[in-house]
Amino acid sequence: MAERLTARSARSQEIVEAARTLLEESGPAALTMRALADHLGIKAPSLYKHFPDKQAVEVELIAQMLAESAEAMEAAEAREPGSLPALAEAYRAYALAHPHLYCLATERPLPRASLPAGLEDRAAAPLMRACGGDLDLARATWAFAHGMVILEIHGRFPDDADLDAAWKRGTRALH
Amino acid sequence: MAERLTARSARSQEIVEAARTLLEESGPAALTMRALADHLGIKAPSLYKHFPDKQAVEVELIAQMLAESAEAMEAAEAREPGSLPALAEAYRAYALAHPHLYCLATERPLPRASLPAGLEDRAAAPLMRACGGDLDLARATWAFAHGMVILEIHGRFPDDADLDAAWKRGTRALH
DNA sequence: GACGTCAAGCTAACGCCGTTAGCCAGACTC
DNA sequence: GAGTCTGGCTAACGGCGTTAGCTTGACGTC
Repeated sequence: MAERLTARSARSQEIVEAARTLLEESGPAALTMRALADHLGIKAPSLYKHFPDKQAVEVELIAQMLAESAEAMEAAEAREPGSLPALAEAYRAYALAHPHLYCLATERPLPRASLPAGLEDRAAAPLMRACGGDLDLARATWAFAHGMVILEIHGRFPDDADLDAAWKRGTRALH
Repeated sequence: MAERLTARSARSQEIVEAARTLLEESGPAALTMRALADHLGIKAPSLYKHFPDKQAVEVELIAQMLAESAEAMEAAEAREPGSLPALAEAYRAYALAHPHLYCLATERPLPRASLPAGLEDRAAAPLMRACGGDLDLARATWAFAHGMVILEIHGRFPDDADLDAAWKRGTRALH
């Protein structure tokens, strides 16, 4: 409904790039409007010439994460069509490579209205296909994968837990 | 290591109670030291006579959540020994009844050093038993359950998704 | 070439936030 | 009674997101 139809300006893209660096390298607490402006050599209020608020910058990051993880899943699908373990491995690898971004995009309601149309569906499609269109299985599998990733990112498993084995056990059960 | 060995004072317990009300009724953004103090008829700095910082209050809430969900799981186990679906239902019901508390306790690293000894293990034990001691299966199942709950809390599933069916499908697969 | 417009920077400030320093009143102890 | 401890208080600091309002320079048009 409210999603942008035009690309952002070059400056806006620079801002999003800087925001991403800040987030990925230093975590969510470091992503402040002042730090972001600093990184760009401007003052915080100037950011509001490009984005209405901080959330709008975050939405861009969320969209990036969704698009990139969709790409990762599509690549895995192309490599091993129909393989759930391949998808699971791709999902896990992408999330663990970008933990702060993954959390940002995942630990709050999706700002669906501000996202490019079809992006959410695209991200979900490969898993959907691997589950042969079984919606319930696809959702259960997504929940498993998300749970594994997010619990690992937050260090909730015991230090000595064999997470490879847990992933295998889960994907095998959900084949 | 650093966990408390003595019970908190009566006043401290009142503070934690108020914090819980604030969190559960109004969400994490509403849980500020000033609002908490207001609720108790005192000023924010006075809270620091009872807790070293905000995190210490939150740790108490996390401990409550862990203890209560452990109780819920133990009750489910007593009702239907060895039943994974019964445990899953209890887990889901508790989490959805206290979504803000569940997120607070779950979406960050566990402050293990500040938690009562054995609490984490106690919360995990019923699932462990239902999985017949298969650690990998227990972890995969926990990830599935956590993923389902947290995705539901954050409204990540489509509005028309049949989550009961997805839970059934998942618990069946992971029996 | 002067003029108006507009994009994109700036400073100052507001009202939040967690937190600290330092003061004070009352209760409890010897 | 004197001293200590408990649990309040006010004032303040630095950081946050954000707003208002000013300025400067580039561009397009007469």
